[in-house]
Amino acid sequence: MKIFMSSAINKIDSKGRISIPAPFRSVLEFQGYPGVYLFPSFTSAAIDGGGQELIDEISLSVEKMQLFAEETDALSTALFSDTYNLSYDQDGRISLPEILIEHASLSERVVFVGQGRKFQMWNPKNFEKFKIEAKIKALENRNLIGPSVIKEKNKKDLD
Amino acid sequence: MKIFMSSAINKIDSKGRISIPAPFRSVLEFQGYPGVYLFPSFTSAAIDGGGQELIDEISLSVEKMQLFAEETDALSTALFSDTYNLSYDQDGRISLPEILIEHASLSERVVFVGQGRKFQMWNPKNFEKFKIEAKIKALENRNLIGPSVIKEKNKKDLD
DNA sequence: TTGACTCCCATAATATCCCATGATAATCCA
DNA sequence: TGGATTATCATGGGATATTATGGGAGTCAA
Repeated sequence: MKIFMSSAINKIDSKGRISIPAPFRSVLEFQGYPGVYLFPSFTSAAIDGGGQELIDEISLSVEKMQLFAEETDALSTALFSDTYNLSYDQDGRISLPEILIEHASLSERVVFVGQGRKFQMWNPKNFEKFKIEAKIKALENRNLIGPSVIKEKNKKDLD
Repeated sequence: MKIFMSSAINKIDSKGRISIPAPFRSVLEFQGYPGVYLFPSFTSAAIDGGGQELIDEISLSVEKMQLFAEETDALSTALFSDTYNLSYDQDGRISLPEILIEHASLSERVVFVGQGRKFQMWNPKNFEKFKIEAKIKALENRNLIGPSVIKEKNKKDLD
């Protein structure tokens, strides 16, 4: 099972192109084809991205909800209307739609952040804040969620 | 089940490469592939490392979570954004990402410390301090680890 | 024609491959 | 048993491949 991990900062060039980090491309290609799905994050000023598996998972969860037709339409619109399927060129570059750039307030430098099933693209400045918050939250909740790697301090806490 | 044990000190060479101790490599390869997963320790100035089994455990805990929730993004960022999947060359060497080197304040010499399911990489100077602390803690908590070990022994004695 | 986009190539930095060496540990054999 | 041979390992360094990125040339549509 290949997943998205690590971070990398790449640049948007004068033509509006940006390289998808090579490790991410290898995950995408492992999922079936040399392209990527991008859409605005629901909760952050970031772009969510993934491959075929992510889209399949989203579609499946919509189906499973067994909504009325109007509700399904509404949800699918919300999920898919701003979703872009971009195939990258032989150098691994895509050009981002303006609406996604705006949503994430991107300028020249973009940080790609691996998040397992998906990845995100952030303005580095905004991401720094989010990351600090994320680590604090993860530690606070380490007893409720998450694997044992972040639970090392449990024993100490009992003292 | 093979586990990481013992310690070894290796050097980062002029190209930034470092050998993973051979005994550790044999554990990693036993888990499926010639590579390693590294991430900053949540609690110490050290790098945590492990193989496929460790990352599978982490992935599993996140997979169960809702896809589009702030909490999920935060946790998966905390877990995956600084996690690196490094495959080592035929001589068993990797090159460490700068962010991990900084987190653990590594310079030329690095000590690899086996910790069962995972291992850690430390600046030897910092590890010495930590080790002294750890021994005190271990003595204080020996009643916590005692019973199950003794139980195991009893079982054997009954055979 | 003008811009937007694609394909292709150039380049510099970096990472990886491959082989060499020296040290240590393991093995073998008289 | 003791000494010689072999294996294994960490490490050094030259050669090669990969990667991110810049830019030229061609394509298409308005």
